Amino acid sequence: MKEETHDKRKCPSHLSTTECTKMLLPVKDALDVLSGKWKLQIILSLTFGKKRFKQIQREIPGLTPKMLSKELKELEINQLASRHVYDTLPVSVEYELTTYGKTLKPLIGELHKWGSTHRKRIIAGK
Amino acid sequence: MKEETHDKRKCPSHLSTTECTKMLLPVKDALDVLSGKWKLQIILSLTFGKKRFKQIQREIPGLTPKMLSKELKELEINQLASRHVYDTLPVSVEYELTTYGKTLKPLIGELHKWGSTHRKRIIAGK
DNA sequence: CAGGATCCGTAACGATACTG
DNA sequence: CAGTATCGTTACGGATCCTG
Repeated sequence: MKEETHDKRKCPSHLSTTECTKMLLPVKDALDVLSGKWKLQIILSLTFGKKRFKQIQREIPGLTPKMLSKELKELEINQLASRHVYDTLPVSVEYELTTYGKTLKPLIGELHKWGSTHRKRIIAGK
Repeated sequence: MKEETHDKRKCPSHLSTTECTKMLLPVKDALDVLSGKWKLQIILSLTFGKKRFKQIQREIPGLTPKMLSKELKELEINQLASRHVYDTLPVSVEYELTTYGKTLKPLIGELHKWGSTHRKRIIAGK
């Protein structure tokens, strides 16, 4: 099974360095937005549906409110997640992925898939 | 002071909190190995074929030899990349993805894809 | 409950210079 | 060329307490 038809992702040794650099730009952009220890885990958590602050924190071991708050703000700024405040007593806040945030699902899917096999590899005793 | 009777609070509609946490584990494992500002960019660079140290550095703007050296070592430790020294004068060293490292291609592919659309979104003026 | 404020140690990263 | 060494900065991230 030959995978490449006319894939633009051909950058063997004969292509210029600057061309290779250009290929890297989108990856860098993605990384800028998704970087950090928690963001992708939070996004994965939110792919299951709306969540309250505390619940997200419960689901992700080691995540402190300070970091969660900070990461959620960045996700909001990048329009990947949205915040909804409900006037209950005490106040409750829900977060959910935006439509744009949901476009990350395939990426998260791959990450989860690779992580699963990698995990087995580690446990098997690398 | 804990008032929770049991941790069986709803995650989405059918998953418990602990089950959600489990889903997150593989993602966390993947992140542990791929973390940092440069690793994924280096891997992408290597998906195009063997590269020498200096060439990788040239292709990734802002990457210093110190960081490149450090990241390559970690990739080696995790068996994602391999190092080959050639007894030339001066010495030349080539890096390439291992078979295992190549299993990251689908993930990088998604990252590149998402990053491309995200880049357009940014440039369009979010 | 949802978070902000503060303090503080560590780890990541950057710039520059230097060696075999 | 392929890295190291050194130094300095910034970001990460934990702990604790506090507020609306």
